[in-house]
Amino acid sequence: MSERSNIKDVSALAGVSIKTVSRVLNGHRYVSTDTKERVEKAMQELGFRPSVAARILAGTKSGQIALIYDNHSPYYMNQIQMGCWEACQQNGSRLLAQPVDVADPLVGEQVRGLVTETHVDGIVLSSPVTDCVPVLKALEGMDIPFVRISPGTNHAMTSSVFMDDAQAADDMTSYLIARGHRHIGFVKGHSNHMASEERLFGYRRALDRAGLPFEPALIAPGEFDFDSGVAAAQRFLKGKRRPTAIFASNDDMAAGVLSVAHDMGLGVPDDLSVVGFDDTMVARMVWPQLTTIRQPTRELAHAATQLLLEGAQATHRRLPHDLIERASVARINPDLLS
Amino acid sequence: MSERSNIKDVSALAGVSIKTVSRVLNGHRYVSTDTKERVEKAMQELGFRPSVAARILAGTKSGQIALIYDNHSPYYMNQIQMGCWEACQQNGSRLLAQPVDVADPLVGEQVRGLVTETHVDGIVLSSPVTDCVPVLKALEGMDIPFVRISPGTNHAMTSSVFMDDAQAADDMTSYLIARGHRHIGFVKGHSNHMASEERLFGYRRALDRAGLPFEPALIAPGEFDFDSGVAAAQRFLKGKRRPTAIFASNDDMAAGVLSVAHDMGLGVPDDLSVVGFDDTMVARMVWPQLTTIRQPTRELAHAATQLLLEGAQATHRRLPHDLIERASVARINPDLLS
DNA sequence: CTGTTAGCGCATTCAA
DNA sequence: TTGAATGCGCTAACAG
Repeated sequence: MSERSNIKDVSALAGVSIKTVSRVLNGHRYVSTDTKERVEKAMQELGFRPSVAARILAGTKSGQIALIYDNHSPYYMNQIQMGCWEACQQNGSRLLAQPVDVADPLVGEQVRGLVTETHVDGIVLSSPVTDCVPVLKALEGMDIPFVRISPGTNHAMTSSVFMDDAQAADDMTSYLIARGHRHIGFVKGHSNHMASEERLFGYRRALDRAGLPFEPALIAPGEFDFDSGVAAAQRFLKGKRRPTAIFASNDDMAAGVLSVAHDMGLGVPDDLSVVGFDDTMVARMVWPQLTTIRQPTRELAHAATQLLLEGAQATHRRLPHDLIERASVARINPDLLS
Repeated sequence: MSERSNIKDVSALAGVSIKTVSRVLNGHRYVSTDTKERVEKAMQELGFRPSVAARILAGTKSGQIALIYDNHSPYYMNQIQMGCWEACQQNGSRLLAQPVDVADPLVGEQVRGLVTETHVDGIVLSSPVTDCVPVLKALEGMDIPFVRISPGTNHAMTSSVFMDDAQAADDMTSYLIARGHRHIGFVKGHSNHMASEERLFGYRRALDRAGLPFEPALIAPGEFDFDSGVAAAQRFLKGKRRPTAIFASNDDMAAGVLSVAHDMGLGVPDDLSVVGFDDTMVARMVWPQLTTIRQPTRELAHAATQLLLEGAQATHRRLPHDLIERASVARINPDLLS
C-alpha cells in the first residue's frame, strides 16, 4: 500500500509509453480522450504521484515558489501566508515559506542559496524584505522573477502590489470631517516608508477638498511604534486647542494615543475619536473601539502570487482598501466640536 | 555571475573526481584535509550550491521536513513555525509549511501526496492535525516518521511533545490559594481535548494539598471559546456565594469571564481575579491584567522538530511551562476573601 | 496523436 | 584515501 510507484509502472499498467503518461501529467493537448482516461485510471490505482525532484531535474519549471519574509506581526504574516497559499493552491504550485533576517549581512547569499538549491520558479517578497537591498540585488543577478508586496520604495522595474495609501487616508479624513471634526491631529509614520508621505498627502487632500485649513501644529512625527503615539498624543492633548480627533498612521501609534487618552481620563470616542491604519492587523482585536483602514493584506498576497505565477513582467497592481467603521466612533461629544 | 554550476564544475576546478566533491559535501570522513580545502575553495569560487532535487533523486534523504497545520490562532502558529524553523536551521534542513483543512474528507490524500511528491524525510504535526485520524492513518501507512506537538489524544506508538497541563493548573491554583483565595471557580475546557481533564486534575490536586474542599458547584463546563467563558461567569457571579477568583482553562474563556465581570461592574482584579491558560498566545496582548500560564509553544515546536531530525522512535517529551504573573492580580480586595 | 532516446545533478554501488 | 560507472524519475527534444 505504500510503495512508491513511478511513471513506468503507470505506463505499464495503462499499456502506453511513459511519454504519454508524462503528457497527461502535464495536461498536454494531443492525447486521445480514451488513452487519457486509461492513464488516469492507472495513476489512481497505483496512487501515483510524480516526484517533484525528478520533474525539477528533467524539466525547466519546478512548480515551486518561495515567500520570503522577516517577522512582521504574526497577524500580518498569517494573512500574507494564507493569501500566497491560496493562489498557489489554485495554480497547483507549492509554496516554500522562508523567514530571513534582513539585518544579517549574509541575507543575499541565503536567498541565492535558497533559489539555486530549491529551483523555485519565482519569489514573493513581503515587507520588510521588499526593501532589503542585498536580497533585491541577489534576485536581480539571478534572473528570477519576483513580486513585492507593499514595497516601501519604488523600484520601477520590478513587479509590485500595493494599496492606495493616499486615497485611504483621504477616505478616513473625510470620514472624520463628515462627522463634524474640524481639528484632526495627524501622527505621521516613519519617513523611510513610502506610505508615510502618501498617507499625509491623503490627509491634506481631504482637508483641502473640505475647505479646511492645514495646520502644521496638528502634525506630529512618528515611527510607527507605540511610543510615537504616546508622544504625539501628549503634545496634542496637553495643548489648549485640543483636536477632537487623532488620526494615527498605523495601529501601534493609535494604541499609544489611546493609552494617553485613557490616562488623561478622556473617553474614547466620546471625548476624542482615535482612528488609524490597521497595519499589523492587531488593532481590531485589541482595540475594538478603533475605526481603522484595513489593509487588504491577504488580497495583496494573493494578487502578488498570482502575478508571479502568471509571469507578468514589471506589473504594478493597486488594490482597494476597506474602512472598517466602529459604531462607537460616531458618538462624538458635541461640546467638543468647534 | 548567475550560471548554475554543478558538481562537475567544482570537481574540474579542484582537480578531483566528482565523488570526492560529493564526499566533502556530505561531510564524509576519509577526505584529506588538503583536498577538502581545495574543493571548498572551488565551491566558494563558483558559488556552488547542490541541487536538492538531484540529491533527493540520487540519495535516500531529502533534507526536508514538513510542518502540517490547520489555522490555529496566528500567534500560536507563528510560534510553532519559528520553533520548527530554528531547529531546521540548526540541522541544515529545509522546512515545508503546509496548511491543511482537517475537515476536508481528502486531507489524508493530500498529506499522502505531499509526502510522495516532495520526498520529505519526516513530518511535524501541530494541533489540531495531531488528532486528525485520516492524516494519522495516511502517515502510518507510509512508514514515515512524525512527531506530534501537544496532541489531544494519546497514540501510544507515536512520538509527541507536550507540556504538563496538570502541573501547570496546579501551579496556578496554588498561586491563587497563596494569595488568599478560597473559592476559586474553574471553567473546564472541551472534553475532546486531553488537556481539559489534566487541567481540572491539577486544580483539584492543588486544592487537596491545601486542605480546601472541592466544590462541584465551582466547576463550569466549557468548550474553549469566548461564549463558554461568558456562560460560566454568569453562573458563578450571579450566585450568592461568589468565587473571588475564576480560573479559566484557556484564554478565550478567560476573555468571556472578563467581559461579564466588566458588565457587572466588577473590577478586575480588585473585585475578582481572573486567570487562565494562554493557549492562543493572544491573552497577554489583549488583556494585560490577566495572569496566565504560558504554553512553551515555540520550545515545544523546537523540541518536536529536533526529535524528528534525530530520528528518535516513539519518544514523549514533557516541557516545563511558565506562570506569567501580572502585578495587578495580586491586588485583591480583602473584603471579598472569606 | 504516440513512442524513443538522452540526459538533468547528484549519491551509490563497486573497485583501486 | 580516491575514482569510474550506473541509475534515481522524469521531461525534452526528436522522430514516427
